[in-house]
Amino acid sequence: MQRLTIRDISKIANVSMMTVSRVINNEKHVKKETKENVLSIIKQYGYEPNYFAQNIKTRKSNTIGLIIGDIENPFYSRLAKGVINVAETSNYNVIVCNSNYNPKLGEKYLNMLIKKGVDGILIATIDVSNDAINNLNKRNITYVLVTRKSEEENGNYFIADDYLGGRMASEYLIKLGHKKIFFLRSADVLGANERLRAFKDTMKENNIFFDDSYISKILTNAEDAYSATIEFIEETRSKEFTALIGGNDFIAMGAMDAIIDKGLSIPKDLSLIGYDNLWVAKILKVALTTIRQPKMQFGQMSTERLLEMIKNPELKKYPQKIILKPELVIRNSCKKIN
Amino acid sequence: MQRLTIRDISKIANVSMMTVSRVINNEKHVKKETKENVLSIIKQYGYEPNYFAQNIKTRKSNTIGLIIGDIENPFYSRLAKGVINVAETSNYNVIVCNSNYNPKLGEKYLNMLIKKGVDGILIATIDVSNDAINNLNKRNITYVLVTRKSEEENGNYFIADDYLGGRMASEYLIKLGHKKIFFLRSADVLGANERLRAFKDTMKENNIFFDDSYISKILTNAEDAYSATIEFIEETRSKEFTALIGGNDFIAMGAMDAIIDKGLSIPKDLSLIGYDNLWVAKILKVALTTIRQPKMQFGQMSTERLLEMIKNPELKKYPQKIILKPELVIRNSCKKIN
DNA sequence: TTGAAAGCGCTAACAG
DNA sequence: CTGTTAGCGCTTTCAA
Repeated sequence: MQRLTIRDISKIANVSMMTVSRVINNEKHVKKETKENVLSIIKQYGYEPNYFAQNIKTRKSNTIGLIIGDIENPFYSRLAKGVINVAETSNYNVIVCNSNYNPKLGEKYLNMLIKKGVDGILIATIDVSNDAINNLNKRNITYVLVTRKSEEENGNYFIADDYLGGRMASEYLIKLGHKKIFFLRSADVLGANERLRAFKDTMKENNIFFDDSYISKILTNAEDAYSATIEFIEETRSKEFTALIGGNDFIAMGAMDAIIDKGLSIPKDLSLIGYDNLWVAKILKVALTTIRQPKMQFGQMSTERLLEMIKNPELKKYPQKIILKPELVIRNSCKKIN
Repeated sequence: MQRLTIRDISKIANVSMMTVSRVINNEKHVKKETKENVLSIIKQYGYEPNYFAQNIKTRKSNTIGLIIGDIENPFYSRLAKGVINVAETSNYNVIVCNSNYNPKLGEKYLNMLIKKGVDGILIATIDVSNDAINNLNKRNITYVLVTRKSEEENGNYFIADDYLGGRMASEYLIKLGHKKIFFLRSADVLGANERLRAFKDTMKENNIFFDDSYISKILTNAEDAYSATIEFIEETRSKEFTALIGGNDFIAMGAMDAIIDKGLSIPKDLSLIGYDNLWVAKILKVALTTIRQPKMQFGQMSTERLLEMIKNPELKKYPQKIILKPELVIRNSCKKIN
């Protein structure tokens, strides 16, 4: 019960292997009847060309790899959707790798992808070291970074302007009259630090006093943020502060739950702003004002670029370093004071 | 600047190709020093074996395909996470395909996966016809269905008992004293009809009157459900009914927003129950009572089964048809009446 | 422990 | 339009 080969089909059809090959690859220069006959035999016998033998020379897999932190995080799942959809229109498939925020796993996946001979790799997590990325350059492997930068001169990346986003959030609150603003720090991607830096700069520029006590410790997830906010309220600091900035929407979600559970109300007692604009932001207990990140675009643009580079390796000489703009999305979680 | 081949390495190392091959594949019967020498040369020259040439005989890709409806839907992203994680522990990669609820795309993906020679396929959407699945059997392609059934005698599938889940939801409301219950019908997977059937049966068994006017038209998504519920309220039917069943959590989310936007309150004016227990259910404006589906388990168990079948094709003779149990998750969206 | 030879299934290149 | 020949890069087989 051996699998059929092109040789078997050629014998059955009484033509050469080449003719069958031409039919398979839909090349011209095959007489119509010959083609039809071969096709019918292929169908009848359920012959399927050996993908590996086909590609032994070209090394083309028509597959790309995507490394993300967690497919269940709406940020990544939206980005992944953009990747998968664009890839599909070019008849590419996507191997999705979940680092689970674990650098060891991130690099294991990177190596798996390289071994599998994918045509290109999209890296959307920091769980792949800069060394590993340098190595990609040395080995001339096509890749694009999304949501993170590289120090490599000739690396391509797509990031958002997190500093600007951080300013937008801070300025918005200040414009609403807030002066005592607490920053719930996220352990996010690189962007996290930029958002914090923007907060500090904006406060300074507006001559509003702040110090380290205005900034939380690093919060990993919504649960973390929940407990931190509970503490914040129990220490009666909520009477002192009028607004909270969440380093990302998950942090803000945790904070929101804590605030409400403690019997306070948003935005009456406390204003709250997030970052990312996950789709859930608008269905929370209080529709969350937040900073939009172009998640779908991240996926689409980086994939388009990757596919271009695969098609034309010359493009590697002209790396694109794209910085997308964030956007303030005003909902109901912040109020004007005084 | 041609890529290095095993032949190049063998020349550099002054050994035969076979020795290099043995080293690559970590076989024994290679002298320690020889092995180390070859390994160092491989590293130095950055040689990577041609994946396609390696597998031309075995046809083993160590890759599986997963076809889902929409990676952005938390139901599927949790399932996908289970798949990806289990696959990883067996050093398998996962090609994730998004049918976007489009049967044409679903079948296109199926064909792409077959062409790529993946070792197995997981189908978690109805956007792949039964014919296409029959064909999989004929061609002896390893696959497992998740979240959907097949008519095939020897097909493997993992589904949940949606009829039971439907009963759980209905009985819970009835136990709380509700008699006028409106069913918001989802256009979901096959399960949708089972949930509705269970609703009808439960009503009948409890001698509670109902007719078709107790059942909405088919609702595709949260927006759909939102408008339907707005209409429902504007027709003042909300005064007549005391509870709503959402065919899934998205439907319930749309309904919840509509109810609140119309100035009514949950569960005071109207009780609401969902289905799926997406992670967002607990952070909605009112924490949603719902029926839990074992999403992660779906992904994990089906992948484990698929990998077993790949390892041991004999198992195809003993198809597993597994039905997982749903679970009632009580939160704050339903109240006792009378 | 190592190597030579003979393919794996397919396609490029060159006839005809 | 069709076929022959000679590999692609690697592994299996057998021999040393």
